[in-house]
Amino acid sequence: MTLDNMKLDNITQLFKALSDPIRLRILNLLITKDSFCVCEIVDILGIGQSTISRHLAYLKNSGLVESWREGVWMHYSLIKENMTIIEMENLKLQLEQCDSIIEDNKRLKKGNLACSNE
Amino acid sequence: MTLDNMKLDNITQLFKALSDPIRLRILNLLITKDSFCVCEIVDILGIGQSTISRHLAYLKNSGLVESWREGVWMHYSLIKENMTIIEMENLKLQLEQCDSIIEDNKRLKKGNLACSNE
DNA sequence: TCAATACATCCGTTTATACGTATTTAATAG
DNA sequence: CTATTAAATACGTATAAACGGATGTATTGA
Repeated sequence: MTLDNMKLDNITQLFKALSDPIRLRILNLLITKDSFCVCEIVDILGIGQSTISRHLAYLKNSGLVESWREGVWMHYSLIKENMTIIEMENLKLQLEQCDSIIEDNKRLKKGNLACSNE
Repeated sequence: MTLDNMKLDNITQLFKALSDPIRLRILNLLITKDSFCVCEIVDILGIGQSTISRHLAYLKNSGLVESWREGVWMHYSLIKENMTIIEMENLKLQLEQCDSIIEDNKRLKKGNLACSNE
């Protein structure tokens, strides 16, 4: 990565961050509600904790989300200012048509999560 | 890739297609002018023909561009309807600030290409 | 101080993408 | 038909990302 292309590499990185189905499912959650802790995302997506944690780290390194600690829980939320390249409303609509995301949204509404932070 | 997630995989694939600096430079050209043939892109970007050809095939498989033959030349152009998730105007603005893309646009304006189709 | 919960990270492995060089295929001009 | 130019693809290789399971670190509450 040459210094000249810092900027181009940043844009590239934004798209890389969005080019994974699990990260898109996480994004869908963060579009719907202001913030989530890791264990909530683990429960809703039904995917292993280390996997979710790694994807969240990836999103954070790419500048798409920020996080803060609240007791034992790490909360994650979107940084919308860094996503001006994306038509969020259209993305949301497209995501909502995907089977796995429909399921996620159902589990989100029900809210009977196994983790203590709900 | 399960059938259920066809749609999510398509969205993922769109972003994958955008997550490479060379493909973004190609995209920048196709935003600026209606269509390009392969040899023009090769000349403007100064990158090997096989590399460009492979990236164009990738963009095509991802549904971002279409192509047609005109004599010896293959022309490529954007399929804008498939990019409604992207804020094209903002993407354009961001791309135009990148050093390598500034250079591309200079060579595009000059227009003194080596290939016979200019 | 010790146990429990939440989260991050390491390890080994697998898969996807990238590249350059060389070759193959397609169309045209002579 | 043959040579030439344009473009696609095959091959070998290098790097980046993905995963699950195990381990390490932080915070809280008993």
